[in-house]
Amino acid sequence: MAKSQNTTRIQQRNRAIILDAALDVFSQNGFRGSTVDQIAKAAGLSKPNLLYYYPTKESIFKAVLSDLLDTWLDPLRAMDHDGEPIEEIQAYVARKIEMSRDFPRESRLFAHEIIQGAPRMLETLSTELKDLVDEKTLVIERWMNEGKLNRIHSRHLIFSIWSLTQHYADFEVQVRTLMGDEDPYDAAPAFLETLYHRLLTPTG
Amino acid sequence: MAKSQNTTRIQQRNRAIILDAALDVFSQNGFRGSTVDQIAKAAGLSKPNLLYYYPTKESIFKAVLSDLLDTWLDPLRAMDHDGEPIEEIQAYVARKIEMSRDFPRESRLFAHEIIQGAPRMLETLSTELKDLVDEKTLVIERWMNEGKLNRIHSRHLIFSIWSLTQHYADFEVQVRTLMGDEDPYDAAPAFLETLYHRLLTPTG
DNA sequence: CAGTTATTTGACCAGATGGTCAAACTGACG
DNA sequence: CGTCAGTTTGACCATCTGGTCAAATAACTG
Repeated sequence: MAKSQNTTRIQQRNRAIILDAALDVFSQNGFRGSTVDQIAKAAGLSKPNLLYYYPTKESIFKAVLSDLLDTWLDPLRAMDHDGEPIEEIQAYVARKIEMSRDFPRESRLFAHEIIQGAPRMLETLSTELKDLVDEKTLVIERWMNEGKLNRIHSRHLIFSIWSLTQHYADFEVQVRTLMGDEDPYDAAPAFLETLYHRLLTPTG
Repeated sequence: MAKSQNTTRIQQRNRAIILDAALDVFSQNGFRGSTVDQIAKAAGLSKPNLLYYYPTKESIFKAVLSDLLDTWLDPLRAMDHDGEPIEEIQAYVARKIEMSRDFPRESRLFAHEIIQGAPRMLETLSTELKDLVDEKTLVIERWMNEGKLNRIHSRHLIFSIWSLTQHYADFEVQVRTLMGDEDPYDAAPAFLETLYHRLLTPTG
């Protein structure tokens, strides 16, 4: 009996299709700029059918967002407090630039949301993200105290990593327009490596 | 006779009020997320009155955009090819972070537009902005050839300045949430100065 | 196959939104 | 004060949009 399982096979398939279509649409147009019809069309479903799976536009958006958040924060979580400081940070930067290249939609969705004041994410920012950043900030500061890293403002360091990497996804049109044929992702990793090498290496 | 001047006093006043109100609204909600009513209310005018000055929502948006562009590009234009390279770039960075602090609405408006693929700005990006960036790129590369700057990818350098500075305006909510009481703009200028000092100083 | 549950859809609705228009009002100028 | 260009507005319209609903269809179970 289908009743016993709370999600059926069809449900699972369609929810996945919907979330992917919604990510497409929302990341391009933002929440208000997107319509339920657009998402339905992108998912290959009728509007009422879409609303059968997610009762409101808002609920689709929230589902996409919470679906993404873990993936998005994974690179920072993976920064190992037992590792070699500069290597750990460089690895984090490298993972972040890969994510911008491979998941630009995700990056843009967050960008949209935060630019507008994060009306649907403030809660998450001030709890989950803040806790994570606080934790990693302490790690970085310990590394600095141990003389393994040049002493700089740890939070601004984290912001710098976010901004430098996500810029390539969020402002992709601009970057590509100004770089012509050259693929931004060809040189970006090396550029960032140089930058953080010079910024983080302790002065002898 | 009023007819001889193509813009009257009232027109000048109201157009200015409208553009400011529109900047407020558009920078918060993006183009599609903003309504003509919102702008009219913010400007203290009735909707038909607003549309008397700018016949469509699109025309208001374009007016705001072109009004802003020059101001926005001024700091880069001011980079003097005859100056001391590191000083010139540091001065550019300093001006940019000041602009993020003092004109966050402008920064967010551009961010909105570009994230969405710059549908109303591509033309400008690929002409006016590209020309300016091409020109300044050449200057930077000359400086590198002269040994005055560490050799790095000049376009990525420019992108880094944009992303690092505009991040504080565009993602202000996030930055403030994660920094608590501390004002981001207290430490940001020094952080950026350190970063670019280390990045740009030629290796002895 | 029959019954039951899950899925899908066309038709529809109420409110929001961009934009129009004729009429009313204002202010500068002779 | 009268005139007339310039300004303002209430009422209105067509379209878009989020969401509903009853009815039809498909899928699964026994």
